[in-house]
Amino acid sequence: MLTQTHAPAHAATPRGHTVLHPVRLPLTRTHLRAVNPVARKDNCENCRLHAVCVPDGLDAGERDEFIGLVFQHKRFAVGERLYRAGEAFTHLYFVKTGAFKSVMMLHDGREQITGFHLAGDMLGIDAIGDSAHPSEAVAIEEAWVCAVPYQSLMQLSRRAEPVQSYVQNLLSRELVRDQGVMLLLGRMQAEERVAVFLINLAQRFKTRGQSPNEFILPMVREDIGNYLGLTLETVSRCLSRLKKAGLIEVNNRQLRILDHAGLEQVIGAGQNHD
Amino acid sequence: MLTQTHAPAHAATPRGHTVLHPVRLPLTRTHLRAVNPVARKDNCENCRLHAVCVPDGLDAGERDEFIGLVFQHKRFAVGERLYRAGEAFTHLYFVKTGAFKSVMMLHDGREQITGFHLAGDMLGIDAIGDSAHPSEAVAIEEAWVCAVPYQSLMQLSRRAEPVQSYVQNLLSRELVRDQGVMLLLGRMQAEERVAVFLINLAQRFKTRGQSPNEFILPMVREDIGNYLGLTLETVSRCLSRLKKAGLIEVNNRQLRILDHAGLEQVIGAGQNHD
DNA sequence: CGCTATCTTGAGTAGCGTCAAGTCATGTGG
DNA sequence: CCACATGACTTGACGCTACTCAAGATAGCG
Repeated sequence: MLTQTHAPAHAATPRGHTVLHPVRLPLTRTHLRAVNPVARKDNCENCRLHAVCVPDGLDAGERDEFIGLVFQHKRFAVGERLYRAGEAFTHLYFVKTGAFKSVMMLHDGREQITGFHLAGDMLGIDAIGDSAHPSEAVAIEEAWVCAVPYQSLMQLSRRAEPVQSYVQNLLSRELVRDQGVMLLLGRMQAEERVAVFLINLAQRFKTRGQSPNEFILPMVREDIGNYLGLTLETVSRCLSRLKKAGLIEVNNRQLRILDHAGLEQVIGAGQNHD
Repeated sequence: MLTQTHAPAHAATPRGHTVLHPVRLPLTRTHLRAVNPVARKDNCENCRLHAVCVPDGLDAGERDEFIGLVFQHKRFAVGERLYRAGEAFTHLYFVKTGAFKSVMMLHDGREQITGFHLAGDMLGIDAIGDSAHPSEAVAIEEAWVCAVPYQSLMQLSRRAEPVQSYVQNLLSRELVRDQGVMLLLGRMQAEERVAVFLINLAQRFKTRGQSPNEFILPMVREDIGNYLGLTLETVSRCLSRLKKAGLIEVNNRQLRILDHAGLEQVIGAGQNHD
């Protein structure tokens, strides 16, 4: 299982990003700090993600109310946890920068990564039903998050219909996503799974305004394998095969998609078509 | 506002591939029929599932309002579909008797069963996010369902907090369940998957007031296999092995759990404990 | 009573996991 | 600045689990 202790604090941003605070840890978790309302509002309005995080269709007052709920942000080093399994549920979280993985754990130590969360994604919604987090969220890149107190959000959603459907839709879409993963895990072969993974990742980068055809994989091979129900070796072999087939270029974390259509044709090539 | 649930009325083979299920058709779909309010109320109050379907914590008026939303019920024969993938989303459904499976389909014909729905379970929540059903729901036993118009439910949930958290919790718990299946599909071996499946099924029968240790499997081996990411042969072999080990008795659909603790120990026996 | 769907069991095989060795990139300490 | 340590990745050899194909048993239903 993953050692929970210090991620090597040198902020392992694989890309050449300048690391702002190469803080050496003991990683004490400070609490999320509220900032004053004006600063809050500024932070959301100026945040390039506000179109993603803030619900559409609110009038000015409601919008301010929503933004007023958002607690400003906290930094997480690679390997740090936003919450742990079993922890009480109080807030929903937005990833502002960086990336997390959600991990579900079995008592015998086995772990399954159930999702990766990039900038703009929400975290913690699976905890609503039992008021406790069933999984844990681990930063896989240096990350900053914002937090929204769930109870307040629910109160607001009773007054503002857009907030209500916003939350419902988030939950429901996550359901559909998970069902897609079930399809992948249950019915697809290794190479297909990797292809689907790359295509999805590309799509997500695209909606974030980044290049869909050239990006840095935010996670290590082992995490990809875990997510896809494979070993890291199999992931590596599949990537090599896709490379040899001329569909992608890959060098460690650096990935380029050369033939998007070809990648999509990998899905369903030579399968047990029920 | 009710009778507009038009289903594409014939059970055509979606994209040309053969129908696997023993459907003796023609399965004409009649529409959901409303009954008068009094009858509606009677139907929920007298329904032995009302503790399951009707949210707790409502005052008398709200409770009547909720029940007033419930459209009375429609019968489905084995193989009939409650909704199809792509169909517009208008209602949530409760299984009153019988059972359904949710099936996610891939363009190439592969299918993944993402869940089984027994009496008291809700169906259709994965359609909220996109106002269309991403999966289809097929009756695996003769079944009766009730329907709740989603928009009306949302309106009510803005006035009645218990309804709001009721829906949120349903969605969130379903997320957790799906993540558990991802864990199963990604990290467990065949025999473990079958054991988990039986234990879960037993638990669900128990909460329904039925015997957890002796029941009839509502689905065929192929469906179990599909759900668990296995072939029907592998499911059969696993059941035989569990039988030989003295943990269960099994005769076709008839199943008896002889050693519940032993079944639980199958999970995690000799695994790649990361 | 016979048809068909369902289930069981066996034999052979393939895909992926396991184990192992080796390369490469990055960071560290001398 | 260099030697070294470490983590990430790749590639190969081998083995096992679960899939495929096949045959036969059983049960349900008209």
